[in-house]
Amino acid sequence: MTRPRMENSADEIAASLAHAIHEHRLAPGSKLSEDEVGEIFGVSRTVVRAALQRLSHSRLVELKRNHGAFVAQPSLREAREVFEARALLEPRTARSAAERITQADITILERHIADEHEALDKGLTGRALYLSGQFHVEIARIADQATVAEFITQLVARSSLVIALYWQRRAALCESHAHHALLRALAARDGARAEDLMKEHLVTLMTSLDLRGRNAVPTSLREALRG
Amino acid sequence: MTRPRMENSADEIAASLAHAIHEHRLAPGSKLSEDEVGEIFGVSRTVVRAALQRLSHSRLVELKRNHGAFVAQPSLREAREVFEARALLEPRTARSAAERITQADITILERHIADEHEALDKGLTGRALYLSGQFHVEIARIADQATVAEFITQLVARSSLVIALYWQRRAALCESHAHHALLRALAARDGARAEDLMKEHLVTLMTSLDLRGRNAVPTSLREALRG
DNA sequence: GAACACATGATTGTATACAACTTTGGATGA
DNA sequence: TCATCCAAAGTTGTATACAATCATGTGTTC
Repeated sequence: MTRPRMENSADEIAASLAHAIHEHRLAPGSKLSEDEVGEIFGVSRTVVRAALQRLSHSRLVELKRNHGAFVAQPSLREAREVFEARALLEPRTARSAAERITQADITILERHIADEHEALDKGLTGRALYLSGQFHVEIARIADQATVAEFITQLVARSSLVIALYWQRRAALCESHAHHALLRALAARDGARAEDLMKEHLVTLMTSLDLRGRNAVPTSLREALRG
Repeated sequence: MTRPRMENSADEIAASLAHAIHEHRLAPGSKLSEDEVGEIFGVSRTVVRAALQRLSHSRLVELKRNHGAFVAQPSLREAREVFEARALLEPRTARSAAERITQADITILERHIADEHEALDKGLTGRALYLSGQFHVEIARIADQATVAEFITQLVARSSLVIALYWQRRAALCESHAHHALLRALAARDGARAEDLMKEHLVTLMTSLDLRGRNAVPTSLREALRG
């Protein structure tokens, strides 16, 4: 590898992997070999391990002792919990965002929605999914609550894994409508409405998943025969 | 070092450090030298680094590049945010806990309160503070929401740092009363009341801090003269 | 005496070497 | 044929060595 001496700290590698997971380029259950990742990024296992540990703490990666790192496969229960946690955090955060939003923020959110549409038109569903998540993160940022924003960032990324495992066809359409409506409420500084819309949006998202029972396709063959 | 071959993985070291921070045996700003920590636990820097990175992700430790790890010193803003995040998560979690609590859980919580009193009587304020935090974590556990419980665990630990920095004398008394009242509501399976009490309790906690302005004592002398 | 430059020491950042563990495949025996 | 055991390969866990970086103190210069 003769990359032009990139600043490849553990953070950047973690971010790169997280992005790939978020965009569904890395499927749940995928093995992340330390050697392999290290070779790709041109660093030693030391740095890769740091990155993987970080991702493990965000629950995007599962570390199995003496077995290595794998892209996480949230259980049904965890899937539900992730959305329940979002339901606790995001509606009130949307309300706060409505009270603080600036014109610049509105422009950014409009841009997000436009990019999302564009990605969908081009068939880049992974990218569209990522942007759709970033819309939520952006709202948390606007609310100016860094601590909560961090939690939401993590939950959104985990939601991407949940979607990869428990997505139930169709939808994806209502998505952008919901985001549009949210943006309108935010732009109008209507906190109460933004809160309600966010609550509703999350419920819609959750019901578009199939979190009832046994029908997720396990990506790891071996794992499949153990459960 | 000739310790009896402890199983000192990074997790245990991280937990040990976190516990010390939580009990105020390690003050905010304390330097955590890799060599020193490694010698204490009888492991190499490799393992210590992993532990410190984990704590850094939980915001209990701040990693300054090329300068090392320090026990975190939450800013005023972060201090407020931590309690605001708790206000979003804990009241509803307490309500859930009330709906699911079992007799065994009640016994555990009673025990917690008793231990807390005992620690206070013995003047072990650090331990009392830790137990007081664990009371909240225990409620999250009872609510059976592992994901939210994790967030609350982290926030409670960070609250301990906030208290170390911004504590405003007195109080500590109302604490246990609030916990008593909460326990009664939980035991009575009165979710609405548990939610209200938790909300009130968090507000009380927050107002017992001084989160208005410049009067926290920086523990690192050098840091003090830089701000 | 003050300011700057540089050498020195200490600490972290990264790579590599080796140890420990798990899996896999084949050889052995019943 | 089947089960068991053992050896080999591959991967992770940990320790150590070396490079890079920053802080400190000294010496030179003005």
